[in-house]
Formats: sequence, structure tokens, C-alpha cells
Amino acid sequence: MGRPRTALLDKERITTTALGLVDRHGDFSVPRMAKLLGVQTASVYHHVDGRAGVIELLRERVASAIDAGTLALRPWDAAMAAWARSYRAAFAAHPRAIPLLTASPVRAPQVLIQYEHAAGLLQAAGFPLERIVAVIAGLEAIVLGSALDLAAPETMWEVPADGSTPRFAEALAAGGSGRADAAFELALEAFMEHCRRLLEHGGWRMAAGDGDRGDGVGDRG
Amino acid sequence: MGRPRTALLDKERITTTALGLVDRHGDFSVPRMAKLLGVQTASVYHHVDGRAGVIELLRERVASAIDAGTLALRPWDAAMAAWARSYRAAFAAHPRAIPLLTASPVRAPQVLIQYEHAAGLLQAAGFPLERIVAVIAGLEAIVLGSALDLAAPETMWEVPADGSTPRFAEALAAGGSGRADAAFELALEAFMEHCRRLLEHGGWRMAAGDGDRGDGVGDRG
DNA sequence: ACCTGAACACCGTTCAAGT
DNA sequence: ACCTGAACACCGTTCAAGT
Repeated sequence: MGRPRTALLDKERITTTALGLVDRHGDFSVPRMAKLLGVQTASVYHHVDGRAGVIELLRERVASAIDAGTLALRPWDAAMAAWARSYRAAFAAHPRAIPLLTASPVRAPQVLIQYEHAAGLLQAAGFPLERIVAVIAGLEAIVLGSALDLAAPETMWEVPADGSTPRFAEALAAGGSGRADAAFELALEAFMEHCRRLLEHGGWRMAAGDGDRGDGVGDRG
Repeated sequence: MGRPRTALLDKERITTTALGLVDRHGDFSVPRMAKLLGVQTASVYHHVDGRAGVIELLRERVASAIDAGTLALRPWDAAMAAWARSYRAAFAAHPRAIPLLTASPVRAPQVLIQYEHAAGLLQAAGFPLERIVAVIAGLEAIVLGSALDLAAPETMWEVPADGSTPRFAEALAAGGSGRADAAFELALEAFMEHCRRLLEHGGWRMAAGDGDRGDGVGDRG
């Protein structure tokens, strides 16, 4: 029983099967994928660079839902904010995959091109060249950090039953159900507003605590 | 060869060994730990709730380096910023552990007590009760998201050699070496300033785009 | 080129047997 | 209570053999 006339497997089907397993069970294994695909475990290795390769495919698949068109919006802050929301929404669609995906970054060309667009956008908007990576990386940190909150929603903010954290419990109860979304929007809004201000006021060179209004926050060293 | 007069193992030694393996090799396994500890694999299970239990111990160990004293600082924004920096520094000390640790949150009482202190701090500062969790969660997202950047520093921002991302490459070169730190500081500064402003101006109820100054950024729906 | 069957080293976990 | 030795099911990966 050797090579079939037409290939039984392809990366598409492999990726879909793996993502289905992750969505349902929080993880995948090559043998389980093979069983679902009706194939021997070893067959998968003819199409994919092992387990790590499957994870990379998952990363690309999930990231493909990011709407690159957002970066064509103007002005630049509308573009970056919409991009960040789309980025996070792509991860939010597969919360159980998030721990698998955040361990290492997306290297797919389609995503690197988005970085390129973002860099061009920020450069055109007037950001100093040496700050552009920090802006992109900061925004991405907010996106990924907020995404982690979606991965374990129940346990993330489980409050001890012994009443040892009354004020936190109170705040948690008052916060309502959309906590993760609210935190993301708060951080995103803060980030965009800060960048807008720095751009307008040319404040990039300002030393800490020079008194414009309450900038000196603490141990900056 | 049964039970020894004095126990060979304890959680301390197990945790230290696991963390050493993670620091050196990026991962650990129960058999490898046992070998280093000079003990049978099964022995570890008498002290720890399996592999998941070891990970929880790692979480606690790493989190124990967070300086809870920062939350006693005043004013509230100095406290929160110092806490965030200490939080991130604790993770930064073990970058290869970060993917293991961010998959699920810290449930150790010592850390939950820090949430409690933060909640009290923000309440006393005058934050509306229903926004306090969003402030804490937003700050934590920035901390954890920035920490992920430390886990894979080389590959995180590897630029394709084919010249397909010239502006991004340019920005990367101009950004210098402390990229991850700069991004974290930028996001943290933005977050603290935004919270300060909202507190002072009572802006929490403001609808998006009501014109204060360019707040309406995009697809908020 | 692609699938199979068998093999290998390794893993997490359990458990009866010892003290 | 704690350590051992043996066992079990499962995993990732490789490879020669087939077409």
C-alpha cells in the first residue's frame, strides 16, 4: 500500500484538523491528528515539519484572520487602533490556541508585511524613526497580553473563597462580565492617546519628571 | 530500600531544579528533574501534583520576586508603575520560563493579596469601583505582553533577508538594542498617564468620539 | 513524491511493595 | 510518610519498504 494516485494529505487539512483539536481539547498531538485524518502518524511528517511545524501553521492560520486592510485607514491612529482590534479578534476566535501561539512570534510573510505597512504609516505620520519599533512592539504587547486574558477566563480572576481579598472581590463583582474587553480597550485607548500627544507635542525627548504635568512616576532607572 | 529517615525531596529543591532546567534548556521533564535530584521519577509525585503542579510551583517561585512593597508607595500612580516594573522584572529574570508561565495565571495567595492591595489603592485614589478591575487587568496585560517579547528576543523581530520590509528594517536598526524595554516603558507610561487623566477629569463616562480632543479613533463596535 | 508499518527514545502517571 | 522498581498508555520522530 504505497503512494496513492492523489495525495491524501495537505497542509490545509492538517491545519484545520489541528485547530479543531485545539479548539475542542486545548491541545493536539500528531497521532490524534492522523487518526482524524484517517492516516498513519508517519504520513503527517511528509507534509509538515513535525509538531513545531504544525504550530507554525496554526499561527499563520489564526493570523490570516487579521484584517490587513485596517492599515490602509487614515489617519494613522485610526489605522493602528483598528489593526490592534482586528489582531486581538483573530486570537480571540481561538482562545485555547493562545498559549500555543504566544510562545513565539508570527514569522509568516503576510504578517511581516503588516509590520512594514505599520512602519511606513508611522513614518509618514511623523514619528521619529528610532521610536517606531517601540510603538509597534508596545501595541503588540497590549494585543498579546490582553489575548492571554481570553485563554483562561475563569481561572484568571478567580477569587479565594476565604474572604481574604474583599476589595478585589468587590471590584470584580462591580466590573461586570466584559472584563477582558474593557481592559484591552482601556490599554489601547491609553496607548493611542499617548502616541498622539507625543507626536503633537514633540515630547519624545522629554526627560522623566521635567514637570510638564506629573510625568515623574517613579523608579525609572 | 523504602522510606528514608529524612525526606530526600521537598518542594523547594524540586522547584529550583525545574527552574534550572528551564533556564538552561527552555523546558523540563519529570524524569530529567528526578535524575538531577538523584531520585526515581516516581518519587517526585510524592511531593508535587504532577507536571502541572511543578509549573504552578515555578509560577509561584518567579512571582515571589515581585516586590509587594511597591504597592505601599504613594501616590497611587507611583505605586502601580513601580509594581508593574517589578512584576515584569520578575519574569525577565527567567525569560525562557515565560511561555510556560503565561499560559495560566498566578493563583498563589501572595499574589492575590497584591491584587487586593492594588484594588484598595485604586479605590482610595477615587477610581470608580466598576473600573478598578479593568485598570489592574490592563496593567497586567501590558506586563505579560511585554514579557513575551523577552522570551524570544532574536526571532521576535527577525527581518526577512529578501528586502521585502525596508521601512520596518530601517526602523528596527534605528530603534537600538533596548527595544523590549522601550516598548514596555512606552506602554506603561501611556497607561499611567491615561488613568491619571481619567481620574482627574472624571472622564470614565465619556462616550467615544464626543470631541474632547480626538478620542474617536475607529470601529469601537 | 507520498503512504505504511515498525521501531526507538522519551514522556507523564500509577501502583504495589518496601521501610 | 516517602522511596523504589516496574508497568502502562501515549508521545514525537525516523526509516526502510512499498507504489
